[in-house]
Amino acid sequence: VVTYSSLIYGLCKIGKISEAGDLLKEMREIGLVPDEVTYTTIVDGFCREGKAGEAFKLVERGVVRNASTFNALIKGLCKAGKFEEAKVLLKKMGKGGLAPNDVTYSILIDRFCKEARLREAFDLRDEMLERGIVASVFTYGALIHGCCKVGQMEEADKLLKEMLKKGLAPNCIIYTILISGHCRKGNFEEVFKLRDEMLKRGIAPDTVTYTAIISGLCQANKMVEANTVLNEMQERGVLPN
RNA sequence: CGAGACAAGAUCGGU
Repeated sequence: VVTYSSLIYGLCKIGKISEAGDLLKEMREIGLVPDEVTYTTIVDGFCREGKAGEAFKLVERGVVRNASTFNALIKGLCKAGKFEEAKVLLKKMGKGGLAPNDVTYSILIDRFCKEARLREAFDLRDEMLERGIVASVFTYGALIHGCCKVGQMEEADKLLKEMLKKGLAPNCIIYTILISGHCRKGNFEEVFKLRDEMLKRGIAPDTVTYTAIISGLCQANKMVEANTVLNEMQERGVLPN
């Protein structure tokens, strides 16, 4: 089952869903029983192609499922712009014995943030906490990114402090989001402060982080500084692209 | 007991 699921995953990733479906048939024919992971892979494959309807059909056929299956569906609905339906599905999950988890909320929060519906995103965050679901690095990443996108850097910085206070370790991605946000505001003092802070915590900036800094400096006509950062990046063995 | 699925970042390009 793991072998076939892996193959199905590979096909879905390159958009060959119908061939993935053939493999699903084939595995059944040789007596293998597809499990939750197998079906979630296909559900997500449909959703990636914008075929949330097909994904729903599969799930409604009563195949085995778990929270991840619904998470993939919720993501598919959001991608199709069906945010209200996604919220309805979230409510159904709660009742159907399959509890939403941190991934469920992280997906929704991320999609609402990307729609600039921050209010609803934060409401979802409150809701998840009320239900005793712990916000993960992904949840914070989505929220911080949302704040940065609308230029609310104070709120974004507050979220970083909040995660530190909770003992949740920020990673390279969290810092990159914040750095990119401050770059867009031209606040390079804060940008370098964050870079120092991440180094102090033993988090290595990667190509994406450095590209954010260099791109920001270039847009602000700070070419000398940009060059310095390029050198720093190369000295640290991070490859430019 | 482990192996396969769903969630967050820069730039550029396509529509």
